[in-house]
Amino acid sequence: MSTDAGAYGDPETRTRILAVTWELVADRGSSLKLSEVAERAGVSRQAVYLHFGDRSGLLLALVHHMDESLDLGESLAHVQAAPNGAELLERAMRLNTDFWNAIQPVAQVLEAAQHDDEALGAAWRDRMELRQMAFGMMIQRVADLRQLAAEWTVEDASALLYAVAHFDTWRELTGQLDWTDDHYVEAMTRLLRRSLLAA
Amino acid sequence: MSTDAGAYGDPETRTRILAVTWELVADRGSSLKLSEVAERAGVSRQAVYLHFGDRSGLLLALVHHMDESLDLGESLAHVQAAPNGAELLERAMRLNTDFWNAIQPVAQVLEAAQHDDEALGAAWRDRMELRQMAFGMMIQRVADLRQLAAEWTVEDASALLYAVAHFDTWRELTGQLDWTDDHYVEAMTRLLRRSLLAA
DNA sequence: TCGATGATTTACACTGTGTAAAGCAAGCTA
DNA sequence: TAGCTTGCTTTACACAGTGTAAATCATCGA
Repeated sequence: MSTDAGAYGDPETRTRILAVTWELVADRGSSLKLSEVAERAGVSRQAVYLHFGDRSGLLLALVHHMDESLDLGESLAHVQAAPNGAELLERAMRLNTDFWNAIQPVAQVLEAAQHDDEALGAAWRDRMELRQMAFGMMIQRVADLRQLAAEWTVEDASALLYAVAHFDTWRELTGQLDWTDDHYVEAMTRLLRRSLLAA
Repeated sequence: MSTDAGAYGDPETRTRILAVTWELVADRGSSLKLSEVAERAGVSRQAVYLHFGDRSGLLLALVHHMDESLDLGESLAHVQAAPNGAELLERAMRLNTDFWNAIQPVAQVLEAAQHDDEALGAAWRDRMELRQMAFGMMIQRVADLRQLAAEWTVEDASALLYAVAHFDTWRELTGQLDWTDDHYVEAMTRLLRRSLLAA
């Protein structure tokens, strides 16, 4: 960590640096060099340091930047508005695959840096806790609809849903095994529906 | 990559370096320094380079070293010998949690390095393919027992089982949410049993 | 015209990786 | 016992990438 976000400099320059960083993270991964960022953004390397303090400050700002452009509220509401458990689970998995698709490169870098960089680790865990809460609310909704199978507590079902929808699982299926988004949604929904919902 | 494994030097020294590397990976993660490895092993930094070529050669050797000490054949046979699908899934999840427990620190480092380091990435993917095959054989066994639910193909069920049993999911549940191994085995087994097995 | 701001240029310190070369101790072999 | 090989040490250095510092410059508003 270092300078507080947004404190210094021309907002446009700042945004431009972040945009370039996003691009570079997307294809170079965590091995991006600050000199490269600066070059592609058309500023000096030192400008980057002035804006973001250090490497991890830059990545951190990128995470915040993405948060804003994502705006999950609406999508979550749509999931919660599902008329029944099965539909809710399907919408949840659809949102999940869209989410991971959107942030994939950053997720990769953050998962990797999580244990080496305290600030980045905290930022990542923070967002994951939001995810947990979101999935918790979904399961609560299923329970309210009286469709959660008797075998499950809300806590266990929430945690499991959260964990099973996590990045690795999604990446192995869609990235490594070449499943399409639809295939992912369909299979995951089937898995969860049979398990979590009352017959 | 660099020198071929096992080509150079005193095997005892080699083993000692690997043992120390394992320790360091376990508590420093991927931020281990070769100088630290050398110091703790009681050899010069250059000895490490002579034995393993470079950083990624050392990590690679560590992976091979662990393979030997793990010997999964017997455990896999025990899973396959389960009398029915439910028991098989439980044994699979038990083995899974034991496996991740055993290699957790290395898994962390390799998952992180996977996309930055070609050699390490290949080594990791190689092992993950073995996992895939193992889970594939398990599902095939369930199918042979006529206990795979009609909704599932062997391929889809295998892939999903593999993906759902992956590292992230396990780590989130046991590491972040503080589930015990037993809790993990129980909940995952319940999830999979209800989904994959015929009623 | 003054002064603040945003950024540039240049320079340098530091860390960690990787390479190169000379030397040294022990053991085998002729 | 001389000579060679092997395994390692010591020293030295090149290089990349991060991070810091200071002087300078251009622009813009008061």
